[in-house]
Amino acid sequence: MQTLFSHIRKYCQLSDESLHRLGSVLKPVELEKGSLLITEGKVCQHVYFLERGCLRGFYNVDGREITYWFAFENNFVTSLLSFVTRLPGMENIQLLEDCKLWAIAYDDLQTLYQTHTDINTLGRIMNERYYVMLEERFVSNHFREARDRYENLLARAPHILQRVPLGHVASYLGMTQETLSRIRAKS
Amino acid sequence: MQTLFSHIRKYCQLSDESLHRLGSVLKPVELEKGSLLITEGKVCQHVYFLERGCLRGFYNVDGREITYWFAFENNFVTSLLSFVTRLPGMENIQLLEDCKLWAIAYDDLQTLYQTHTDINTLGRIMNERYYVMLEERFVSNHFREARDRYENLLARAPHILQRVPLGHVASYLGMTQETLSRIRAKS
DNA sequence: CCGCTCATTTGACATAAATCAAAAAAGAAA
DNA sequence: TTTCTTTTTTGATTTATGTCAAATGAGCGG
Repeated sequence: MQTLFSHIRKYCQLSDESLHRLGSVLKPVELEKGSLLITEGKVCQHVYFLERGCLRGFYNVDGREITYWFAFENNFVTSLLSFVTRLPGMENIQLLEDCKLWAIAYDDLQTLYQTHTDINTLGRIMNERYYVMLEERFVSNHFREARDRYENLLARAPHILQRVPLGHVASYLGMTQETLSRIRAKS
Repeated sequence: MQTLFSHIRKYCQLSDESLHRLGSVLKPVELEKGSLLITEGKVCQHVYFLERGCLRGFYNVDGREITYWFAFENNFVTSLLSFVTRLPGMENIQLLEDCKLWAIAYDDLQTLYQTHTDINTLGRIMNERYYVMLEERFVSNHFREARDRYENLLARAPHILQRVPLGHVASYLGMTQETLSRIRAKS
């Protein structure tokens, strides 16, 4: 839990009281590689903090899995769309390694938002950051050529290539596994 | 300004005091079709509320303009990435029609966030909504075939096709203008 | 070390969509 | 209306990437 607290501290200052309250509603979660943390068709009830491990978010579009997101240590994870709208989501989140997480339930978080201004601010800042990250991804996806998208990834997030099977990376980059393999061969 | 206030009311309840303070820092902006509201390379200093007109956000990627966003009446508009990070952005926002907007400056907004809890909450909720919209766009962009992306747009946001030149729509859908034209011909 | 499974690479071929170029249509201005 | 500009469509051709299929390689348990 200290990992989480020191991660939060990077973005904004919470009072001891707020940290304590936050700590009291967090539940530890340990799951093993391959299991699904969040599945489509359900209303997402938690935000998770990923302390150890990595995972991917994917959609089923057009009959195939589209990986569109990876998370590693020290990231908040949720199906934000479903969590925010309280509607069933289309998103799945799957563990790519054994993971250690902390969970906070929707209702608990809303209560904290109302009772602790600094936690409300934390929520806003985290949302801003997540928007920014998604937008960066969105833009780099518009590189015309597959090779450019790969090289952009290599420059911006090489750690993904070191920890994630290439099939998922290819999907993430919007190309087939074969295309990614050929691009890498010619580098 | 009443248009803005009643838009806000849809998402959360602000106190009269908060609305009044907000009103006192809003500046009216009127610009004509074609002008640039936000240009790349600068730190974005405002969030705008679009009361009348429409506009597009675009990046220069790979030597060409990529339109990745449209806004119409009753939307907040900014280069969120730059606004949030305080770094020069890559984004341009251009008016597609003559527009009437209201502007709020970064410093004013931060002050309001600190002094008025309900405005902080409004900020968080707006961020959540913007994340969700971007994610929906992101996912629909992953439809494999150009025709599927077009039909998804037709189903979800047909008003875009009625107000925006097809060249921009094609870019938005990740295809050339010629391809979009051919798809439409065969519908 | 062997055999199993899963991940990755390689090859041959098909095709959706890009490119280049020009015509047609639609709007705006005179 | 006529002219000028911008937007949209159509045609011919090229190309990057997808598809299908098979081979190779890596990791793991027995």
